[in-house]
Amino acid sequence: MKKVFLKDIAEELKVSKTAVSLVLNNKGDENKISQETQKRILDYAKKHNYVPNQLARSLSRGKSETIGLIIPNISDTFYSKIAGYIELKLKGSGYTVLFSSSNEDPKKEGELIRSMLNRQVEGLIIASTQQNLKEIESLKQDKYPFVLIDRHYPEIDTNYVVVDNYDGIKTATEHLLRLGRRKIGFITLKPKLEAIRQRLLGYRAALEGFGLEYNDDLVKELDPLNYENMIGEAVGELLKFPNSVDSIVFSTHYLTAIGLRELKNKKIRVPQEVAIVSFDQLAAFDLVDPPITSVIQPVKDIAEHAVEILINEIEGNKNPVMVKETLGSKLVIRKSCGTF
Amino acid sequence: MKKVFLKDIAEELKVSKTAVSLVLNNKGDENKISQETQKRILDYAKKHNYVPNQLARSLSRGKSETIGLIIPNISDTFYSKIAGYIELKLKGSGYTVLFSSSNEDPKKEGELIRSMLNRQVEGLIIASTQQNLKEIESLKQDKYPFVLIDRHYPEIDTNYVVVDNYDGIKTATEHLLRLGRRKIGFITLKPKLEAIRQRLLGYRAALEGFGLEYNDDLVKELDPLNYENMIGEAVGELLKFPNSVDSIVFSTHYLTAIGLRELKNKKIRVPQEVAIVSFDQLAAFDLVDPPITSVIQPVKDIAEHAVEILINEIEGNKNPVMVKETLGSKLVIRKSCGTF
DNA sequence: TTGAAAGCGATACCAA
DNA sequence: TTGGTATCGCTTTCAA
Repeated sequence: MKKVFLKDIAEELKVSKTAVSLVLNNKGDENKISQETQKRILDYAKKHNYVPNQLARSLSRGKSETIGLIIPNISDTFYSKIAGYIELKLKGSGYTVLFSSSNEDPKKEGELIRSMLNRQVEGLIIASTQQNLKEIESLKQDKYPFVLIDRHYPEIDTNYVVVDNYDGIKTATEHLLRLGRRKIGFITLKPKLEAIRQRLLGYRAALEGFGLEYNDDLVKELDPLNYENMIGEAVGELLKFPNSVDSIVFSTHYLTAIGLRELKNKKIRVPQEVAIVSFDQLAAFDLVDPPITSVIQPVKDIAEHAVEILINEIEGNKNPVMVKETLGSKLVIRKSCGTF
Repeated sequence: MKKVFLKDIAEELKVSKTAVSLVLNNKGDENKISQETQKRILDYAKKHNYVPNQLARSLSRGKSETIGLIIPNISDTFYSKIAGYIELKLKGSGYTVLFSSSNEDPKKEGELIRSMLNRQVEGLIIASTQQNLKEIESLKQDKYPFVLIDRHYPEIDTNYVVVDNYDGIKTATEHLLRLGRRKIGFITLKPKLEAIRQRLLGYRAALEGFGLEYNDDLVKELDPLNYENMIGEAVGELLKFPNSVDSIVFSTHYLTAIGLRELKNKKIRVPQEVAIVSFDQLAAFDLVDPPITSVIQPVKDIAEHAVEILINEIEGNKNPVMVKETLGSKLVIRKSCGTF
């Protein structure tokens, strides 16, 4: 079947391109095009399986009906779930998602932003590396619609939907404290990210709330790009810490997974010898031995709110107030911290 | 900073748009444009941060430098990992990925295919619902570049990269048989998918290879959209089966997860009373109690091969032979089947 | 070597 | 109501 264009159907039906375009865009009635002509056009289009060229359409209208999603890594379940919910939420709205992973590389992220702009995406949802202040600021200055998720720039006034990292880790740590643990290690990432910094602060606040002193030796900050090779040493050091720690807070789900693997290798009994608690979780954390007490993120809410805010900004008011949301997380208590 | 267009820079520099376009596309030399003009153009472009409008560019050239990825569900780790590897492989190639999930809905899948074509994607990677024979056939007839992954249509001659489902499950089942299990249940999905059908055949072949009779009562086929509510009953029935099964083969990672949850709820000891083995796995399956013996998929290979085949077809020969790959999987033995 | 002009396919303004 | 035509921003052919 040969491809048919707007022009073809206009010529064939001996009407103008305008008429065809109008009718096909459901603007036939409001432009008072005769019912008969409309029918002829619609029928012909359907019969010949006409589909408009989106590129031409977008170029002409200055709208691409596409929104861009930039995340650190699509294969991280946290982000893939967010992507899934974003898609779901967008379903039926006519928008398509263009996505890309930055792999935590600020330079790449910058390129992605520009590349997406070139492609005329109408808005952006970004889980930023938090190291592109300039780019984000210029988006803002251009009044370009975007919303930051998961991570934001506290120094810029933008839309964002994040979770309360501080509070999440604080709650997790307090849980351990309440169960009587006192030598609590913290395995986290090098805090290039504000989000990660917040987690450290939460950990610290919990300790201090219980009158404990913050101790640098208990905190292990791994390189985000090389944590797998560093975890062994980190865990080892915590276990050697004057008489070993009695518990560990892990700052991300993947740190928890490899950390637990490490503990098992070293034949440490969890939670008897060392209790653990995880910020965020993996699908099978409830099945793990022992089931892992975790701070759960409101992934669905993050995705849905972000979409709502973005769409509203794209379609709505030019100069709305920025929407800033810090969602709470939930501590799901399983068995990795022992019981009272 | 105001947006600058090709025209602007041509006017500003008093050269033609052609010259600008040529130079910016690195065709300055081959069109013998004076070095000086080239330099002026390049400098000006850089200084004013010129970026071409991809839409216009694509429309004009008839190329979008975009490839489409259609998968059942981006939040399924299996597919999100594939998406991640596809992205990685495409990095630097200049192509961007447009992705969408079909949610196993053939109708939606059809719409997605058409929508992507409208957007002039240059090629498609599809993990199909396997219920769109027509659409796929017409892609083929139009000589449109595409490659099927994970699931293919045996009746059509297309490019594809899949794993050997039959063999994967057969190996898993044989593992149980070799460990002395004889009453082996199989929890799978309703076989609308060829891939799923293959798994059932693999299960059956293993049994028969050991001289066992295939028994319908041992096979539970759940509805892909409602498996969560059906798993309880399925497991229950297998446990009631004349004196209970001694093991269960799960056809997907998520069935394994919820199945195991069910077994734990019912206080069944795994593997002592019931051994289990999983086709495909979740990130923490090695940490689970007990660590789950699983058939591992070559996700990375699937993604990379698919990209190679596709790019080759897009850029290379018009009428190449179809590339058909059936990759092997690997049985990783952990503890959920017990030992000899 | 450079530039004018004709597309790419659709939208939308303005007359008729 | 309908149709001609300019336009979106860039590429590319063909003359000069």
